Amino acid sequence: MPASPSRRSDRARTAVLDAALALVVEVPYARLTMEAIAGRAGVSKATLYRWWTSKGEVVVEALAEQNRQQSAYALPDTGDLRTDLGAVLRAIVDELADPTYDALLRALSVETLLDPRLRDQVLETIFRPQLATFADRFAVAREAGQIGDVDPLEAMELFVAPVFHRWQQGTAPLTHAYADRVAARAVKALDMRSS
Amino acid sequence: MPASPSRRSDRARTAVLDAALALVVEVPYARLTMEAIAGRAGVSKATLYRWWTSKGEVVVEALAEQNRQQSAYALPDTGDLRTDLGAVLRAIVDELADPTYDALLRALSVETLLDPRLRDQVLETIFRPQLATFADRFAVAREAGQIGDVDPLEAMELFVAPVFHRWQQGTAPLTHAYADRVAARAVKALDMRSS
Amino acid sequence: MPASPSRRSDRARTAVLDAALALVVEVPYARLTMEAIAGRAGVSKATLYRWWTSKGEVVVEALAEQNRQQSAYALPDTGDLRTDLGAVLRAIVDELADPTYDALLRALSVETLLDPRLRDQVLETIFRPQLATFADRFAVAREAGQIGDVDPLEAMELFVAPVFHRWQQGTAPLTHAYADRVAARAVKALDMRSS
Amino acid sequence: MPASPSRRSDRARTAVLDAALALVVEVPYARLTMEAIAGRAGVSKATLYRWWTSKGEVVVEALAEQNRQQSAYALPDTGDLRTDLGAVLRAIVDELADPTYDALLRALSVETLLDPRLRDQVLETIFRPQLATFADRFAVAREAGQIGDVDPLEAMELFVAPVFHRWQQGTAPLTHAYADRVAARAVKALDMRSS
DNA sequence: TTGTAAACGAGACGGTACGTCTCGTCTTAAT
DNA sequence: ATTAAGACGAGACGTACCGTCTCGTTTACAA
Repeated sequence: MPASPSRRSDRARTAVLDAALALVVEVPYARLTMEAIAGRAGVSKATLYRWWTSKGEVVVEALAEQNRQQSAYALPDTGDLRTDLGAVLRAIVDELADPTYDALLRALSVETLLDPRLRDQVLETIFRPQLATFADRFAVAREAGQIGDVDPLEAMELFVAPVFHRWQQGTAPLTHAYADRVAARAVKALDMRSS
Repeated sequence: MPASPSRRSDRARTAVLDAALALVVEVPYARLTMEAIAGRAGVSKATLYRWWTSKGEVVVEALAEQNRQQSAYALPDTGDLRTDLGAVLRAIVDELADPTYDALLRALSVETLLDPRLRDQVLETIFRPQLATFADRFAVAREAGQIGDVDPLEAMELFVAPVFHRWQQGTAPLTHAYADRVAARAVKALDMRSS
Repeated sequence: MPASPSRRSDRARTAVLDAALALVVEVPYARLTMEAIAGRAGVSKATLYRWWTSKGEVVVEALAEQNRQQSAYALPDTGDLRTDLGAVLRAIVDELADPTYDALLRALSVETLLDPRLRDQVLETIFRPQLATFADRFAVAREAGQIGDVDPLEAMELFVAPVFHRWQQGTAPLTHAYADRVAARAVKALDMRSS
Repeated sequence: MPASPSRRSDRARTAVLDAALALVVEVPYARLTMEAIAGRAGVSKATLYRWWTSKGEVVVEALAEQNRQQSAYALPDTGDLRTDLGAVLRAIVDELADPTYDALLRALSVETLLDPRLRDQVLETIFRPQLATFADRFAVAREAGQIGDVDPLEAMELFVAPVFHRWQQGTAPLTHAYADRVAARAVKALDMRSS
């Protein structure tokens, strides 16, 4: 028996991730420091650096953890894809309007933009599970003859990209009406009758 | 009218903006510093801070300047919107594959995500001119009966957002074929026959 | 023209040296830190490290500076070498009994023991001036026929070494009587009638 | 009876003392760490701190141990004190020229300067045995009428202090000739004919 | 022979200080 | 009068050790 190889403290891990989530919301992301995370978590810097090499890593892991604890949600299914995805996009719009979620997502996006390693990690731990729920709903719609045969990733992008793009660029207000229009157009784009 | 209200040195300004562009490409953006910009530009830090308060400001102004110097380009017009926008998206895909452009755009996106002031500035100086060229092409397509009556901003987002989203998230390879599929679906979504 | 290559702040230099002297007395030398010196001096660590590379360097410079400001003192000259050097050794014994001087000299000795560079510096700035005053007094005694022809350095060592040795080793109490005995023996050792 | 309160591992003790001696020679004393001693000895830090509270303690004990194993040596006795002590001082000069002994003695001196507890320990375990051998030789010389009645400690200091002082201060080279001159002068200082 | 209790190695932990870096301001010397 | 050069106070960076504290695992005495 190799016996317990690691004595990593769960208390420290949890404290760090909690502190990171709290600080990302409180402090402009550019001013968030490892020092502050360690301080807030009541953890030594050595411990912090032993397990994470940058604030980005901490934040990504914290968000992944948070994501994992929210039980995987299924997309609504009223029978009409356009209605259902309109609802999903409205929910996303609402989330983006929440300053907390806004701050978290901006932090995540910055790290994702600058570090390919974190990009991959976010893909695996956060994006892929969400894609799976979209894929399920698309499969149903496909069998109902509402859409053609389409790559679920591309389909998902068709729906969500415009909303996130507008959020990120701030080109125009993000409203429920906009969410509905995006959903309507995307469904039309995926219609059977087409190339 | 020169109107030059200040005695600001154009030499210094140009040197700073050039240095910033060069460094954004050479150095991981997180490690780009005001110190390095000043050094590379042969400008004192005092001068640098007199006119810009952060590396983000410098970078945004540098990119805006560069953008301004590229004469406003019109979108191609072969008569078929899908073909034309497919070509545009392919061109964007090619640019995104260029490490230089990639680095510049990641830097711009980071600042845009974190600083609303810079977000607005990018909107005015970079985004809006590009939107105008799209709007022109959409107007022609509208008169040709190829698309319905649609907000040009929303239409543009429908085309470009999926491409930029995939670039930013790295969800899957960015190919010409993908650009074509996005263009095809977006055109279909804008088809006359619709809500 | 020296062209003054440095814009070194005298305020910072003085503050650091003062802080160092104060702390050497307050804090056990092993626990004296650059951090504390910087803090006490109201100086940034960067400034501290720009000009000194270790606490030893700071302390040695501080003591050299202090030494320089005390005007070079001449040894007493009553005509009798034994009496005069007895008085000097008594004065040294008194100084060594002063906790402040004791702490300073222990710090100096530690650095001197461990760093040849600092050893040389102490030699030049602190030891050599003191040797000169001894040498002058020895020259007078030589001409008065009280001692033979002797290397002033060796003569000085003969007087002071036993006292400092006993101070450092703590072998027995340091008293005025002991100082007198050492002076008496040393004078006898230097007597004319000799090898 | 609880009796045997400790099952202290002799292997660990020996390994630590050996490691300490090795490291004192290899590493500048200021950079010698408990961590390194534990590592070199193949001993856990807990074990190290269980039995010693500082590197100084380890080093002093290691040197005391080493000293104990060298059988107590008597001073030479040719009948002439000056010759004999000249030989002893020459031997000391030779030892001080040995980098290993130099490093060990500097370490010892530093601890002795800074920690009164260790100072006393060194006095008991290292200094006092050496003093005893000097005292024996002085007693013989006293009976032979070569010197007067003198405190052996003061006599010993008279001989060795100048040599150690010169070693510590680096004021001038330590040579056999210097050793002889010191011995000659000290013997003269202890001569019967005097106060 | 088997408990059992202390010592052991390994190494994570909360800390302190290290020595370096960047920031944004301020001073200086030389135009 | 403006500028480069760069020193400055502030404080975060990531590392090294500190001394303490679990952890299992020997080890050796006592039952």
